[in-house]
Amino acid sequence: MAVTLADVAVRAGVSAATVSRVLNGNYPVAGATRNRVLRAVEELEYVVNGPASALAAATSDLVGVLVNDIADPFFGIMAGAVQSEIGEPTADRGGPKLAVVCNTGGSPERELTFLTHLQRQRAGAVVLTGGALEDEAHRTALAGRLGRLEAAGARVVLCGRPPLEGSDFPAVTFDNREGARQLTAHLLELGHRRLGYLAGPQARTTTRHRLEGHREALAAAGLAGDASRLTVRGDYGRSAGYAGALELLSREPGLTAIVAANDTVALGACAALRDRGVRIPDDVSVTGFDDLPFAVDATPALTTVRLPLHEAGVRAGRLALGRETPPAGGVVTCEGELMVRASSAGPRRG
Amino acid sequence: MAVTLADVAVRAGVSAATVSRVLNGNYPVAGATRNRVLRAVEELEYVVNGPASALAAATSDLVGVLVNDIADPFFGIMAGAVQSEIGEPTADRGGPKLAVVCNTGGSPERELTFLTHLQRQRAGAVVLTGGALEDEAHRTALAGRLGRLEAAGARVVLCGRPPLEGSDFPAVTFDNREGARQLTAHLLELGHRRLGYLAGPQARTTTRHRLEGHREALAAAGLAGDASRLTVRGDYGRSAGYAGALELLSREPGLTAIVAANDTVALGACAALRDRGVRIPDDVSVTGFDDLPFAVDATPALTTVRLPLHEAGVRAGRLALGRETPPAGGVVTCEGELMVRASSAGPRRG
DNA sequence: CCCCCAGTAGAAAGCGCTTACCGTCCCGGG
DNA sequence: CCCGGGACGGTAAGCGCTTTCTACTGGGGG
Repeated sequence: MAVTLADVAVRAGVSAATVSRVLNGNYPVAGATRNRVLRAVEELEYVVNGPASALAAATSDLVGVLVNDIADPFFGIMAGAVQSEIGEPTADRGGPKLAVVCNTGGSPERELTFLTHLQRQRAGAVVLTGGALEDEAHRTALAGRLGRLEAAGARVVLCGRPPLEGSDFPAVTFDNREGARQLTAHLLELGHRRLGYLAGPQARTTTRHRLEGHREALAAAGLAGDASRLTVRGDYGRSAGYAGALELLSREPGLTAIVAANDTVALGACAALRDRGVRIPDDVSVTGFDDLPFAVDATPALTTVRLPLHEAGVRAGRLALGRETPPAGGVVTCEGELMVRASSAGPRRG
Repeated sequence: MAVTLADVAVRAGVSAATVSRVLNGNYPVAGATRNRVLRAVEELEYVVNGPASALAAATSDLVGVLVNDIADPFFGIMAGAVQSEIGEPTADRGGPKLAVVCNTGGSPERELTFLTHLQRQRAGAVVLTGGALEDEAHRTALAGRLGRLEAAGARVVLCGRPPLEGSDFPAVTFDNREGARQLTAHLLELGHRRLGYLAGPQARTTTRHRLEGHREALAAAGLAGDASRLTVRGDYGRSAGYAGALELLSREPGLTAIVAANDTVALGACAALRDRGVRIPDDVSVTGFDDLPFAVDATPALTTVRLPLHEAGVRAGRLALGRETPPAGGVVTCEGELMVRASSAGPRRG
């Protein structure tokens, strides 16, 4: 049925071993022989059987990328960056890799399930993106799975999440805490004193770090008292921002600024404010986080913290392929950059 | 090193064949035996070797999904939908499948290369998303590759693109032409007579169909004459929209509406107009296409055509797995829905 | 002039799994 | 009481490739 190595070998008048060697190029083959083989490959339109080589060589050229939500550009950008990096053939070791993008939907069970699938496929590496769940049971289960993956020869890299306690997988992390601190500090400098916070989902590192940064800035300004009353929790979606903004407004009508967990939430908050006839930033300033492409196109353009998502994805990809060795400690930290735009301004006088 | 089927067999005191049968569940195994095997699997933390089964069974549970740009929610949503659909175990045939998302970046060569990789992995199905390139040479090459894939046992499904001439792969397509026609008709009804069009990249079916729909509406209103003068080409990115809007404005200062190839382009156009001090929709109306999540959050909210991206992805996934048989003709057409929002209004009087 | 080695190519043993093909056992009907 | 057959389980032959080990060749040094 399908063309096999053996067919090519016959056609080229050599042994299967030689064909394999030509194709993998890690053994000397005389020029003339090589050409004959390559011609035969062309003529027969031979395509290597991946599973067979994976079986024989005990490695595959698949790299798993776990994301919470591939429809969200936050993850899409990182996933795309990882893929573009690993898609390039490496000089030393192996050709281009294929990215297997797995959408966990934020579910811990699916995260684990996907890791099993990836181990089953003998993925050469696995990149986990986005914030991690802060749940002891899940952390343990995850560490176990990842440990087994590593034992099976896969590289494990974290991207956009902090290192996993107790393990030492290389990680490319964002300094969410410091970014959030700067953002809130910026608002405080503008003169805001009553700031609401729209937090992300519970028990996520990203949520916690951003919230901590926010409160750190608040505390530095002596405003820690109101913090928890003015914090509303939701998920990272637009409607959470919409509902959360309304809730904040009802808790504290005198609010002059809303700090959202991310850009999407901020957009939802903006929509709620508009619907209430509240002007941005004249009446209330709003800030986001991530600086996704659409943040600059919101009206007013969103003040936010830019995260180097693409760069992080590329580095994670390089680490996953061993093209780059992690620094001592294994953690690459990416700083966010405060982007001050039109959605933040000084509070209304009076 | 790694735990194999044989290890499990020994532990359970049965033969490897029995273990395989328990795991694949397509052969009667007595309850007691089955339990013993399952326990052994648990205890040894056995994980099937995917390549080995793929080799032996001549199929893998990988499904390829080709996208132009995974960072673009247009593709992210479809890819996510495909994955969520194929991730569910099927009753009749096989467990959950893994999606291999391949980012072509719009490059025809990479499209072909990825297809080869997928064939090498013996992917069980391949879903091609997004508009197709209208280039004879590429069409032929693509048809060839896909034909070989199909011959190798893979299902091929097109999602968001028209059927491939000369082949009869099932396709889930969007009625871009009709959507565009309705959109422009809407503007014409509002009284616009000088409409600019920001077209997508050359030689893409999506670009052409949307443009044709636009012109069809124009022609129906007897406005065909100006059409090509008021059409500017670019890619599907924001900056193309920005530059294109400025270009249109200089070509025709009396413009009252700009129809963009998609939402992202529309946002870029809006930004350009704002920077020029042109009010939307008071001075110029702007429309998008796709109704990506951010469209509703633009200010003003974008009038656009909603495409059922998620639904299309799900159906493509079902077709890819053979859970659904394509209708006669093999084409499922999804209609867009005109979403009239704040960015379109009647032209300024005078 | 012979031997040895660098340079190449082939033979063959798996890699871990699936599955066709056979035994074996036990039940019920003749 | 014997035999046929259904229900299970085992045996073994690959699936297509990689890779070790072996074999052969020719040329240069002893």
